[in-house]
Amino acid sequence: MPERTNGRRTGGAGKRDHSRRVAVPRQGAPRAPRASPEARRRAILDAALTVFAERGYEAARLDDIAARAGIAKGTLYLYFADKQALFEALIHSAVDPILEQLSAVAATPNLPLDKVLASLFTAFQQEVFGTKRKFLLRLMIAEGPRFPALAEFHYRNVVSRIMPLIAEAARRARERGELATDGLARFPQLVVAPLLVAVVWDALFAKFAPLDVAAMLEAHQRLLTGKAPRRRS
Amino acid sequence: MPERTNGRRTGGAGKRDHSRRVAVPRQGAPRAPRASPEARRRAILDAALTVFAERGYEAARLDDIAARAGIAKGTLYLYFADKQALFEALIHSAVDPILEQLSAVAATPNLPLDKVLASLFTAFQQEVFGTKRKFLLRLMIAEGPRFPALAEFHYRNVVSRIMPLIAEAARRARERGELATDGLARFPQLVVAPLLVAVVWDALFAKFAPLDVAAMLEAHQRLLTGKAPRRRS
DNA sequence: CCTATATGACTGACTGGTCAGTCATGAACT
DNA sequence: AGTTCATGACTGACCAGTCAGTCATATAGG
Repeated sequence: MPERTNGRRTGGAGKRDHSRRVAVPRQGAPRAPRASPEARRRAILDAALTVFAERGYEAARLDDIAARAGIAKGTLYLYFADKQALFEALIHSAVDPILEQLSAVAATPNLPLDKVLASLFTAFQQEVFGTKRKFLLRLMIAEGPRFPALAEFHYRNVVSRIMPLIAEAARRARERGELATDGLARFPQLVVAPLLVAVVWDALFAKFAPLDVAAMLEAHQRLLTGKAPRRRS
Repeated sequence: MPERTNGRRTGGAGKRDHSRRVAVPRQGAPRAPRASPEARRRAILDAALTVFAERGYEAARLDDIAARAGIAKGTLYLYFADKQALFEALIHSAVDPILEQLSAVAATPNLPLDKVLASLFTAFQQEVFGTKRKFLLRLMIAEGPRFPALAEFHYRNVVSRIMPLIAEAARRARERGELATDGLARFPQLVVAPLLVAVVWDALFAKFAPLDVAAMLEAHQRLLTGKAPRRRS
């Protein structure tokens, strides 16, 4: 599924002649303390998240990621085939854990619209906006077009599951007369739009005008359903 | 008629180059036809838009931009100081023409909310989504955090002008009892959110599920105001 | 009118630096 | 001892930015 779409940087090209390399005696290399492969993998992904988030894909330096993870650059390649594989693994590591919950929600039939919205917005705040996943969402927006495989993954696993859920709840709400129009049923994008705005605003304009995301989503829900959302505790 | 400079080719007879910088004889360089500086500048910005849009800032190659503009790389530097200056000029070239219109609208007081929304959405479709500016908006989202100067420019000149306009119209509409909540007055971001979604969706998911932006914005307006927007012709 | 000289816009080979990816070597385990 | 893991110096490709050289055009001189 990786489907190297970015390409262009063929990497260090073909074979090199390392036989003539001068054998420089190393000094006692300070070794990283043993860590389980799992832990080390997580450490790498963690470092990668930070670096990719603040530099973007192209400008991110594998040297920085390695340094941040407390390992040598070569070690990266024991865990990930190349930069793109690392990037894709990073996205997956953030999205995969959510997919189960998503399936669970999707399997629950006939949820009323306000319940769907409430859980969607709450989950967004707790699982995305309140975490470093927020940066990954922006990375996805920024780099998605150049990683069609990731865009497709995102569409198939996240978007194409959430949208029908919202649309269906909206359709039933409309049938019960709770909604004045079929706009939400036809364009569930209108429901999630403020989530995008939250992430983008936070990244670009927060320092000029901070945005109270919780309050905005509350107002959004009230606008959509006409009802006051259940306030949290 | 090339008018050859006489066979002093590098590969020719005896190549004796004493100077460090070898004076390589050029073959009849196909010059770009003279063009007005204005026109050439536009050609460069045009090429830059294409390349930046499809590669992102870091991955964009000035060689590509030059080739696309039909000029040599060196010529780029006669018009722009460096890559970043070119990028910033590109953003400005797209935003500046709109600022006047924006001022004009902002100067018109007491516009009713539905008028504001209608002109906002129409302008967006005609001036942004329907043009190459759409790519620049996404570029701004993608690269903004790494170009604080651009983010600030965008905030001061675009965002901080549009938002109060919407908020004010929403406030008055609420006073007239046309709105059930003060959500829009407090969070004008909710009004523009679908615009962002349109751009992002189009860039990432259009090939999986095309989005009818005009219809979505119409539905959005109806949701916000409760009234059917005036349909175009 | 025509030719000579001057101008500077334009060119593209080149440089210096950067960075993804490699692998000989060493350290730590079994 | 052998095996596995980790290292970081190294390599080659790549690219932003430079600048010596070129030539179309403009102007001066004959």
